[in-house]
Amino acid sequence: MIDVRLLRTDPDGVRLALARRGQPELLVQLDKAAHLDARLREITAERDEHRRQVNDLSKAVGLARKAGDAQAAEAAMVTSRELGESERSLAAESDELQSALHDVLLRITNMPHPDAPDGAGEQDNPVVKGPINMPASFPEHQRVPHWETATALGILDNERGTKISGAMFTLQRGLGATMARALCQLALDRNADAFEEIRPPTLVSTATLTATGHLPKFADDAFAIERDGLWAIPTAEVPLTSLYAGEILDETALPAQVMAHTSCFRREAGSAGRDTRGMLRTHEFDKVEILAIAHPDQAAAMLDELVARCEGTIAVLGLPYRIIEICTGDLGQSHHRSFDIEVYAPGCDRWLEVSSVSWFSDYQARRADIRFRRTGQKGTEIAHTLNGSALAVPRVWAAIIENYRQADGSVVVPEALRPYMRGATVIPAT
RNA sequence: GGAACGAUGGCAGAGUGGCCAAAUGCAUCCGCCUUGAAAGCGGAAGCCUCGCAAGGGGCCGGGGGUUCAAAUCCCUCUCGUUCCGCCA
Repeated sequence: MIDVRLLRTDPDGVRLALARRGQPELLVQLDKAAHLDARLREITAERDEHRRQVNDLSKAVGLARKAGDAQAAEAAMVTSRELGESERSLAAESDELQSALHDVLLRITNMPHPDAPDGAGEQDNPVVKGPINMPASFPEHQRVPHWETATALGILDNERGTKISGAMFTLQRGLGATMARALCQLALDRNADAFEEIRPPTLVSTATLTATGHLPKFADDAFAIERDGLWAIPTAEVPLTSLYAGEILDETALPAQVMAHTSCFRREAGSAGRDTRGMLRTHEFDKVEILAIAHPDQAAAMLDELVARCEGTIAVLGLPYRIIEICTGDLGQSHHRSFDIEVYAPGCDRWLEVSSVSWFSDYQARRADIRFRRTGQKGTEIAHTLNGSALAVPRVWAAIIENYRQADGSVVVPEALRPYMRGATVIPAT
């Protein structure tokens, strides 16, 4: 959520920042929020004044009773009762305004970082680094899509995955399954120096899914377990962000750095029929997420660190990659600034988004109510959150199959994964 | 799933209708004392919100109700503990 107080004190600044996203509807909502807020404050002040009078009168009743003045007590009670009526109706109005304002605010996007590049959409995202590890040309035997190679090698069995769960569910087997797990193990090990490993729940409450910004707007994208009021997480960002929800952290505890390997579940409601082959878009996949809850002053440097860490893992796997920055028109709802790492897959002849690293400023932390206290100072401030995919299995897995394919159809296991592959150095052609 | 009991400040723990933002202890911070520290003594200190300020309002797990007045009474939900049941 954006800060209502900022909307109050610097409406033009907020307006200008949000305008960069190029969504006129946003500005309409912003005006709506400003109006609701102004009205809310009026009503609340009035209600508080009524309450003050009721409080005073109630005290007077008690004192009069004690003094044995039944008449004065009765008189105060009568006045107070009348005031109580109007107080109740003001309170009802105030509650309504409050929830209306909250609903509007929950749907207003975060403000882009001043340095985020302007742009209308995906096509305007600038490449900020790379391509790296990109050969001048790819031999013919690498121009085979991973689903063909992997199915032939017996390490991908989507026919059976689909039989079990339906379209867009995949099934890896043998060395394919081992490699999926090896990728996660690699990512965890590479970040264990600075990130505490967490094994969070993957089914979460509505409040938890709201904190990251996935609800209420994107309910259709999440799997819901309606009977129990739970949601399947689309990313470990969701439970990890809420790890300290509702808590006030000591400044010295920041940055809090955590990571988790979890399954991620996505309905992909808007993309039915797209990327249905292979591993490019699936309802369930494994991912290692790294996340930081940071002091605002630490956030910019933390963003760089997260990008470097995510990049490092892709680099050590020897894959061709580049880094793009997300422009204002393509920035997700909660995002303040984002970078994507893309890997080139020669078989599909596509750049695949394999990692997204983002800074959310205080947007998520305000929803989750994660605060910190400066040492020796009174009061609290909202923390900042940042996170990145240290490794998302399917597309990296796919890119390895395509980039490491040999002329005989086998796939060489990247050096970095071998310690986790029970000695396998190659996935042999049968 | 059934039953009982519970949820109060950083922690522990009083408080059963008004004088309660809330005793007390521990922890914290600031003084004094001390070469320094401990002990001792004195003092400070919750969070949110409106306001330039003075000051006001709210918060005792969440929500609702009774009352002039609710931490305190009633309803409800959530969570916790214990016992039973089930179970990897």
